[in-house]
Amino acid sequence: MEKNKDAEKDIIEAARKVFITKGFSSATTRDIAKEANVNIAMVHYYYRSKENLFDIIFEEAFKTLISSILDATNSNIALFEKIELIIHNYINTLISNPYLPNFIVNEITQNPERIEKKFKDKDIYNKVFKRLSEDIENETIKGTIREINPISLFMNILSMCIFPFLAKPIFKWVFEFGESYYGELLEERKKIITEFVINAIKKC
Amino acid sequence: MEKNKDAEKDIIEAARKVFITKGFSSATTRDIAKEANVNIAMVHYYYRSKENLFDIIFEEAFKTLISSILDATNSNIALFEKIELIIHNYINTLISNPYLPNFIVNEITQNPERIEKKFKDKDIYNKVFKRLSEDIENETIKGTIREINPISLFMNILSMCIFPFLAKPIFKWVFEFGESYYGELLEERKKIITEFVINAIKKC
DNA sequence: GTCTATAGCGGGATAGAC
DNA sequence: GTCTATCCCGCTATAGAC
Repeated sequence: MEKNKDAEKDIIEAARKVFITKGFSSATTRDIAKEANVNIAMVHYYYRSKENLFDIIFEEAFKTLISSILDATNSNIALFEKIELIIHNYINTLISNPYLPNFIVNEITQNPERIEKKFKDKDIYNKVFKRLSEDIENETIKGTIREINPISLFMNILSMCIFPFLAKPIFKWVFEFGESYYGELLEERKKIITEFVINAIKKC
Repeated sequence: MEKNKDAEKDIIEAARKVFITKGFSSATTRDIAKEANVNIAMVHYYYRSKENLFDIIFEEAFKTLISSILDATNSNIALFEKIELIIHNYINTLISNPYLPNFIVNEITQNPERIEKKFKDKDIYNKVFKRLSEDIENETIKGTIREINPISLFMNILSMCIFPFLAKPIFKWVFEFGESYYGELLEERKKIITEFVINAIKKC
């Protein structure tokens, strides 16, 4: 009876692709309809407005990016292994979703209220961070690692994992890297960052 | 005779502000004209098109961001001091221009060709990096630092400097930091990153 | 549910008077 | 140089036929 049995689903998938690669303001409902092989009116029929559709995609993307850290920090292992796990999990998530960091960072910078409106449950992130924080303090007291502010360490680790994805076109250009070589480099960074961090904090 | 003696200059300044905070696609010539206290037609009279005006701002911004690294890497000092100098210079530049990283990263991601078209003199960046690269290799041979791929080290340093600016709204939200406290934190990071990097690479 | 047609707006750009 | 008026396009959104 219908050409397209699950237009609703196709639209979401198209929206994910278009919004995440182009961002809210550059993406158009026409793009999304075309990508989904659907009439423009259908987009509004199922999702009412561009804004509403965007919110669904944004929330989903944000959770993807956050939850891969949460799992790792929560696990019951020693600090160094935990650091290794965080880095591995996070880079794996980024390799599978390379456009997410740009998308999230841009949209939040353009519209910081979105974060506060949609994610009232910030406490979760805060509590999980406290878990990591305690691990760090315990090791400091034991004397196995140097004194370091947990927030600084956390920022350093995230920075080294995410930034090479954000700045990928720039690095590729400056160093004349091909796409596949850059992929290998990102893969190798799991090990490199882990070693770098452990050397930075380990007492010797 | 004229209300506004140097509209041309006012327009550039307005364009800088509007483009850098909103990005190309969200910024409008109407925004820029308003910000410059000038009629919309004047924007086209002096700069022909939105695209053309944007290119001027983009090139200027890119050079600002790059040149602060070049100066430091080129100087004739020992590796550890050079690393310290790079980090200090770079974070100072970012504190003075906090919107630049988002602007550059976004626009290049949306339109990677822009980089290649406008900046044919990529060799400069490449050569200066080789300078740093040699310094690192020399110290490795001397045995004062651990073996590390210069590109990895370079990426790590840049990541830790820039990312906290890119992700400022997210970090402020998660950790409930106020604007002024976040400013202090960024200032402190000069020292923190320097120590972190030196500990990470120094043999002991 | 699906399509066509169209309303209604905001955008970039220019013609032409002064 | 400066301003008004206007063109024309592409966008979001909806009304209404099927």
